[in-house]
Amino acid sequence: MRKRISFWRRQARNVGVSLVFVMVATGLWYTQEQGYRDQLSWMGVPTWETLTPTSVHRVLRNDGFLVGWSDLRVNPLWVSYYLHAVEDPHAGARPDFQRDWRTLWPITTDSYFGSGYDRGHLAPNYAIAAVHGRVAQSHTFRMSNITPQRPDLNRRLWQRLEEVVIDHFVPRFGTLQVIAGPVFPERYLDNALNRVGLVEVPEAFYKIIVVPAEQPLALAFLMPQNVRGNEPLDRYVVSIDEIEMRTGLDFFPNLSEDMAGRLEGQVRTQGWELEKVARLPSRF
DNA sequence: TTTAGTGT
Repeated sequence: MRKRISFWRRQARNVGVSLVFVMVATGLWYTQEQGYRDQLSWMGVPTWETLTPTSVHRVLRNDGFLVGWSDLRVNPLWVSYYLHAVEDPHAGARPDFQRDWRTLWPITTDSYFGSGYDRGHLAPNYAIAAVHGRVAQSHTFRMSNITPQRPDLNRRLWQRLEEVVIDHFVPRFGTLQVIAGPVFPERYLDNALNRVGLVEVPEAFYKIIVVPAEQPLALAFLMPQNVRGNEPLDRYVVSIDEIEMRTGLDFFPNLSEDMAGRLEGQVRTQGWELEKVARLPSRF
């Protein structure tokens, strides 16, 4: 009898030791993961305003950028990255698109074949490559960073915006935080079957650009799928609040109430010299 | 220098 009691005590102690070990390991992992996330986002990673199936997501970490992945939409709901000025910006050759096994869903590199949609980058190839290097560049070609875009948007209007960000805004401000992602129709069921393979087709895309300073500046764009491509960029400027309403996401959650009101509630284009870049011609 | 599909 005595032996049995000591046996169970020993077991209990072993379980206790294991639990402590797991908790410490989890704590260390969590701390490290938070550190990575803080390096790739300003004022906290985007989160959901309310816990709904369409806004819930999990965070995938890449070299140079984070992805908020939705298993319901089978889409990145947001990507977050910093860009800073570099001496001699250049990018290597375009790598091949790659499957990302972390998505679980089988999205292959030819899932978009014959769909009429482009494999549109959210975290852009050129800017990420120029600022964060070759490995980060290859990660932008993971299918978890890709979403269906109409060719005239992807290759023209959206490309012009990406070009203005890296060629004009980054040199002017030094460092930028960028968040970009898709926008879907208000009612999930209206669009649930509108998919390229398994990937739901967005109706529009947003890009939020922040100068992370003591007195931060913010500029946000919302661009629909159906554009010609030569429209002036400033036609699509919106407030961050509007993007939050359309996406159900909460951007910069660590921002003070006061600062959030000023940064997100209104459109302020002063300081960006948009008029100089809004009508630059399309490269493609 | 910056976007891609195509059809294999």
